[in-house]
Amino acid sequence: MRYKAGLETRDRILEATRNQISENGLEGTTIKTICESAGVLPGSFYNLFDSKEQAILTAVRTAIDAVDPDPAHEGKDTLEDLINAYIRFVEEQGDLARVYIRIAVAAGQNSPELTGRVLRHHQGRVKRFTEALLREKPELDADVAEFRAEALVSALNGVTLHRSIDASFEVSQYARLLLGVATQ
Amino acid sequence: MRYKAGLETRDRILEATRNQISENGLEGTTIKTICESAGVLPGSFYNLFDSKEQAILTAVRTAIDAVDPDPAHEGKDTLEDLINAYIRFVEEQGDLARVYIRIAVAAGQNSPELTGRVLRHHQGRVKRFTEALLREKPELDADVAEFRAEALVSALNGVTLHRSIDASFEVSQYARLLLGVATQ
DNA sequence: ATACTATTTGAGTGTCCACTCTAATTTGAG
DNA sequence: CTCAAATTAGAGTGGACACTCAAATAGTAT
Repeated sequence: MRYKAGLETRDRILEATRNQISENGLEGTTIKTICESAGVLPGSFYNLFDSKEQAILTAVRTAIDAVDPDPAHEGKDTLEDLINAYIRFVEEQGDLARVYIRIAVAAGQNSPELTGRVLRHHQGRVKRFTEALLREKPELDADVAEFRAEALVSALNGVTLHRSIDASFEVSQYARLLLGVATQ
Repeated sequence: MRYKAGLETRDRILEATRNQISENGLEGTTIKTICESAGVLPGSFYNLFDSKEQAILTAVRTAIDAVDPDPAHEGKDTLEDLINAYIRFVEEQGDLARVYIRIAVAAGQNSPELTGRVLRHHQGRVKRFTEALLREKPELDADVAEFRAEALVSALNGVTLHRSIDASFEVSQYARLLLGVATQ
């Protein structure tokens, strides 16, 4: 893959893959529908990707990374900033949030590769929440802070999970209430 | 279906279906694997069930109902009772809890029937949590109590979700911390 | 312009899926 | 014991799936 055309096609396929997953779920996403959505034939798909799984893994990396707020602020953001970034992500990119939850659940048993990726990302988020919490409440034990951050991140995932079932669920109010889990 | 043999086969198929879902997920569950696990051939399966979906729906009802504590206590349990019942369920029936989360996520887009069932069950749980909370804190506005109960139930699902990815996750500590969401 | 690759085409392959059908066997009511 | 109905056996069907391949086309360095 060295020509511009190939790179563009690759991007279109990845975008189509993300759309398909968020519209039809992992199991409803087939090479055929991806290719149709990308305006490409299977031969092109397999010229650019080794397998369906590889394409999905690549496409999903975007979704997972998008859960994070701007990494430029790392080390400076408050808990409130992090929560707000999370809310904004879930509300503005509802479909990607759904992909994230779906992948997380499916990963649990299907793919060690995906499980690892999801868990590593989860730990990164917990770390960031922990540090923000410690900045706000320096008197906390590091262990306690991490424990609370972990509870908060998991609880937020629960809210997102519910929103992926019931689109009318108002994430922001619940997320802000959950903030109290960490700050007491 | 009027003979004893048929009823026994039916039970074996439902148990096999539950096992398959919790081991391989919804998408990894096929008629073939269900039948092998139940020691039955496809002909028998389709003599007792109209479709794969019907069998799954029936099998899953058990998983969903098992999330609830003893209905006999309804109207008397405290929030703590409800949380404890939840923890016990997740820890003792980890595979069924996983089925519940998997179904909830998959339901979001695949099956309106399943979505409806999951949401109805969710509302029932929220109601029960709300009433327990109001019994403990009668001064709360009914709306506020329901709001907090909803946040708590969603947060608990998030903890269960995480446990379905990482089996070493200690549900009980986190669940108890989350109790504070409702009681402040 | 040439020549060499990257890319795209699109028909084709084998496999696995949910589900069906007919015939054989088992059950239990009368 | 009889016999109709319930159950089981197990090969079979059509369709959808991920993936392949040889040939045609398009891109670019020289």
